[in-house]
Amino acid sequence: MTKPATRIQEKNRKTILDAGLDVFSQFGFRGTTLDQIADRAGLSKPNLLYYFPSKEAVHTALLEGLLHTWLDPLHALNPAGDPIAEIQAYVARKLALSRDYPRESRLFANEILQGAPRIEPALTGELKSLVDDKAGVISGWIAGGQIAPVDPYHLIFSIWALTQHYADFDVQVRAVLGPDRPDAYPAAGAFLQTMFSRLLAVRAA
Amino acid sequence: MTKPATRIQEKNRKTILDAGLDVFSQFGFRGTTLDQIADRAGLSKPNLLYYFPSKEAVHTALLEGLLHTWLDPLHALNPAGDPIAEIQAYVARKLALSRDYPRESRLFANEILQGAPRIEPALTGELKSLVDDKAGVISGWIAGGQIAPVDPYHLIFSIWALTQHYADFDVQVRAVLGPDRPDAYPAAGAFLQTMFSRLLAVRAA
DNA sequence: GCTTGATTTGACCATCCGGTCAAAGCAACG
DNA sequence: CGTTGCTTTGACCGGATGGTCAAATCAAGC
Repeated sequence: MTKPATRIQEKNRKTILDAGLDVFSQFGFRGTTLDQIADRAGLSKPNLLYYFPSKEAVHTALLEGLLHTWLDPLHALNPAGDPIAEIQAYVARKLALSRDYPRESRLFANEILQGAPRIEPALTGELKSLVDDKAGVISGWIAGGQIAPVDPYHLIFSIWALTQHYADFDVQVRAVLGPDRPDAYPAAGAFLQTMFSRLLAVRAA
Repeated sequence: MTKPATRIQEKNRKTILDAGLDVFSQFGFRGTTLDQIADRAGLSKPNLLYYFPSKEAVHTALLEGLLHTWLDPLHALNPAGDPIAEIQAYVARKLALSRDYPRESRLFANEILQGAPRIEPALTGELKSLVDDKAGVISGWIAGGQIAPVDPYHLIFSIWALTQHYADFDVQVRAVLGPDRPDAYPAAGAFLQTMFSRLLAVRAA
């Protein structure tokens, strides 16, 4: 029961999603037109609508899975590991995500900026649970004297803010650094490592 | 030569700009319609266009001055002041800006996310100059041993990222913190103070 | 080459959108 | 009251937008 059609279907669905990611991440849902997506995908508009029933469906398909991709690195934070190494590894993974998937980051940013109309449930549900859980882990590390005391929630926020900034505000970072330093990520990685090692290091009392 | 009309004109222009800020900051330029702005301003669309020649004009009027408001706190960084206090004061001012003007922050974020089509010149010009200047100041402080060594550019980026996050990702912050902690700003302020004092403190060699 | 089912498209539609315009409303002043 | 000039609006326009549909194209098995 192998459908040879599946090949072309998968290919076209992927092409459409890729094109949609391009446009949605830049202009948001309402600022994006089907023609834009179709053009970038190299398809006619009716052909696009043959694979997805509506503009909304393309957007939804993109958002699905995005949250998981986004949360996986946090999920991987191991309570049994070395606290500082674990947090540093999380920072590094999250920064790599910004570097390798900037469009996904901007799509997410757009969704949040617009008030998260389509993923608000996931935020108060899945996201909150995971963060609550990991904040507990961090609190444990603090109580155990393994890292310096900090508000665990704002620690997590800070990691999100600092890493996603390089994807979401890429244009601004580029403009400030100028054309001589086209790739900000190595320096950003070093900076963040310094920042969190100083923040979390346990000092002699 | 006092025009009694000026009163009503100023009032209506302000009303329109306020409504435009509401909508543009949420949906971006292309995602915003004139009818939305007019509705929220309590005016008819032609009446709105009596005060501003186009949708573009409303948006431009909003962006104008925004960059200045945004950069003023950095401008105030005093090379002659106490380094750590100066940076902490900058962080505090920037966080207050996020708290008091979240819509402006989101308008800016939207503009950057879309590739800064309308303020790119200001980024590579005015913004870059100011940051270059202040990065020089910070480098001087580091060379003088007054603060611990850090990349001054990424230090500034980190301040932007961390403070603006609370305005731009407000929905997410709220969702994670839950309804019990409706105001994240006090804890955020404390966290940021801790973070930057640990980052910048000069330690015994 | 014919049939079948998947794929693609040109033409079309209703609605929305940014913007125009002429006319109406209205306040102030003589 | 009548005029003048600012303000407001209903009606309208051309183009874009999301989406539909019937017909055409195409690939594959027989």
